[in-house]
Amino acid sequence: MTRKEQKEERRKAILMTALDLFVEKGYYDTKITDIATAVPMSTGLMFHYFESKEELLIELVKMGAEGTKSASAGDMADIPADLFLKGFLGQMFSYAKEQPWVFNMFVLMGQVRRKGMPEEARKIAMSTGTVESTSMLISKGQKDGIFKDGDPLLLSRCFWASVQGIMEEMAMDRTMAAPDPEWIVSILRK
Amino acid sequence: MTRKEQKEERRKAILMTALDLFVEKGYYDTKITDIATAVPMSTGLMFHYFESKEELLIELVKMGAEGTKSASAGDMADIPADLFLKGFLGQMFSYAKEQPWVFNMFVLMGQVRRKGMPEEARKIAMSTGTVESTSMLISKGQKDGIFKDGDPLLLSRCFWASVQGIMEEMAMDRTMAAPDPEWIVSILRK
DNA sequence: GATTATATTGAATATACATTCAATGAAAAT
DNA sequence: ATTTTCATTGAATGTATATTCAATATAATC
Repeated sequence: MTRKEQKEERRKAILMTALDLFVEKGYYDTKITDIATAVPMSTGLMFHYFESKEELLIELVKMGAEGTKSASAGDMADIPADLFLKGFLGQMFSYAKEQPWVFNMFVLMGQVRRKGMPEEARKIAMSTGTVESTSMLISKGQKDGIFKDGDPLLLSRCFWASVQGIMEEMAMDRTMAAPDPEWIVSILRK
Repeated sequence: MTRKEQKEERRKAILMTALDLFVEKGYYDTKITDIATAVPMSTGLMFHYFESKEELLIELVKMGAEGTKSASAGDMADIPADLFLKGFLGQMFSYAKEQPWVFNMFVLMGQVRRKGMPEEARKIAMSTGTVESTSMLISKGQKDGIFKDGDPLLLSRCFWASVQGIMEEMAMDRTMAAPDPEWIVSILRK
C-alpha cells in the first residue's frame, strides 16, 4: 500500500470517528482531543490530516451532500410517492443498526443546517435541496389523491423536520426501536 | 419599587434575553457577552445576577419544567386524546407569534435534553415526564379506536420528536407558517 | 448630609481548547 | 548506506471567552 493510500485510509478513519462523536455529543462539545483519543492518535497529528476542526466537519458534510444527491437522482421516478418515502425511511431506520455511519451522516446533515453551526458547512448542508424535491413528490401525491391538501413545501418541511427529530432521538438512544415508517408518512397521507 | 423587586425584574429580563439567544443560536454559541449586549448591560454585571452561564440555563429549564408540569396536570382529563393533543399543538404554534417565550421555552427544553448539554440542566429537562404521560393518553386513544396500534411509548417518543423537530424548524425560520396540528396528530391516528 | 448597601463598569485573570512547532522515528528513494 | 520525505509525538503558543475584581456611581437608610 502506498503512502498516499495509507493517508487516505487514515483520513477516513478520522472522518468516521469524528462523525460518531459529532452525532453522539454534538460538534461543539466534541474536542479535537476527543477525536484524537478515539481514533487513536496524538492531538497534533490530527492537523497533519486536516487543516482544522471545521475543515473536518466540512469534509463530512460534503460527503453527506454527495450521498444525498446521488440517492435522490433518478430513483424516485416511477413508484408511488408514499411508497418511495416509506422505503427511504425504512432503509434509513435499518441503517441505524447495520450501517450506523449512513444513519449518522443523515443526522449530522440535519444538525449542521441549524443556526450557530459553522457557516461554510451549513451552506453545503443546506444546498442539497431535499425539502424542495420532496415537495414536488408531495405535489404529485396530492394529484394522485393520496396526500393531504396544503402547501407542499410546508408539508415537506414538516415531514423532514419530523424525520430529523425522530432520527436524533434514535441517535441519542441506540436501543430505541425503529418506528414504523408508515407512522411518519401518515403526516402526509389524506 | 423595592430593590428586591427591581432585581427580580432585571433577572427576568436577562432570562428572557438568554432564552431568545439560546434558541436562536444555541447554548454554546451564545456568549455571555452576547446576552449582556442584548439586555443591555455590562458583561461583569451578568455575574451579579447569575452565578454562571450554566446557572442561567438551569434557571430557565426549571421554569420550563414547572410550566410543563402545571400544563399537563389536570387538563387532559376528559376530552378525547386526539383533540387534546391538537389543541396543545395549535396553542403552541400560535404562541410562536404571540408569546414567543412560551414557544422558545418549549424548544429549549427539547434542546437541553440532548447529550452534550450541561448535565444538571439536562436532568431537569428530562424529568418532566411528558413522553410518559402522553403514552398513557395514547393508550387511551388506542382503546377508543382512534389511534394506531403499536407500543404507546414508542409512538409517544416519535410524536414528541416530530413536534420538537418542527418547532426547531419554526424557531429557525420565524416566517415559516405554522402547520396544521392535525398533520402531526396523524402520526398517531389509525 | 453622612453612611451604608447595592448596582454598574471595564479591565484583569483564568481556563479550556484549537492550533503550531521543534524534535524524533520510520519508511522510501537514491 | 545515505539522504530525503513523511508520520508521529507531546509540549508550547495563541485565542476566545467565562469569571473575577477593584473602582465608581447610584440609591437607600440613618
